Amino acid sequence: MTMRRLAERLGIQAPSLYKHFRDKGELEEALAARALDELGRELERAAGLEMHGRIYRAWALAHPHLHRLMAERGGEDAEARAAGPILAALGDADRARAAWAFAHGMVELELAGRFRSAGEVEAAWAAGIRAFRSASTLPVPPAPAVYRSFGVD
Amino acid sequence: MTMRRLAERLGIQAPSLYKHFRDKGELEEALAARALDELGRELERAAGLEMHGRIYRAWALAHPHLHRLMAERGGEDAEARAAGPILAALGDADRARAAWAFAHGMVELELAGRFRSAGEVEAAWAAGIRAFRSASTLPVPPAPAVYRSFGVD
DNA sequence: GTCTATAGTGGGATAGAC
DNA sequence: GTCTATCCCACTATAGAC
Repeated sequence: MTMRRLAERLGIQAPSLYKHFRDKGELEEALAARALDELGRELERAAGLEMHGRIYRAWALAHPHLHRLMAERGGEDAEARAAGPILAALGDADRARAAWAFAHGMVELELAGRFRSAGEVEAAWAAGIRAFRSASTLPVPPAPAVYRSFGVD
Repeated sequence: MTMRRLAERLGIQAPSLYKHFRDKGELEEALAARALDELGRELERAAGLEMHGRIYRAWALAHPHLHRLMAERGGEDAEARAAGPILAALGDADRARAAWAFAHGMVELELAGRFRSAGEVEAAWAAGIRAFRSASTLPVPPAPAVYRSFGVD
């Protein structure tokens, strides 16, 4: 994103932007805050880790520049709002931050073309979601026998 | 990383780089391949998800530019090597890719200063590692009661 | 609040001599 | 394989008129 291109899309000249923002950094911060807010609103509209993952991915792929901005410039207030739904779904701040990192990484890698197919992307999302959903606070995972005794796996 | 700065650090002039690489992209690819190879070698020296996480983070924080390059330019061959140890530890390609995304995201967010303290970073790493370690292939997680009946939780 | 014009910077890439 | 010299472009930011 450059000041010229942004101005062009707004139908004004680039220098006019500097009447509204001191410099590019200030403008980026404002954009990031709005983006976080918008994403937070989207996330609030659905429940469940799977849905949050799908919403996050769809929103980020639709706004790749904002996705990156959101990560590197963040107002703490807007961030808290966006993080709310995920925190509620995971119930643990550390796990929520880990899940955020996972989602952020997934999108960046997909945007960089690091997956061979859409199927591969979706399988990785599913595997990650499964991991965070089933993560317990156990220091050691239960032995496979535990699951088998309940007729699953 | 700019051609000028790289040349300066090598003690030569920028145009000389173009005798070795056609353009900046080709140079970046070569750097990314070397980086992936080096990281892969580091990872091979230890076993276990926790250790891999620690090694990945330490290496990436020591080479932030290479870390980003590695993600956006990747030779598939070098990537396969670096991914080997993690795949071996997780036993599943999709989960390994998800774990890669998690690690990548964690480092990017830490580099962007998105964590308030080192403790917060480490707690998120631990939560993520825990999640990927304990992830089962169950489509639906067992109810909490399952765990409680075994005296854990 | 918008414009035109422009200063100043940094960076990718090439030409051609040695 | 290295150098000097240079071109060309994209970008941020400011000055000053309307």
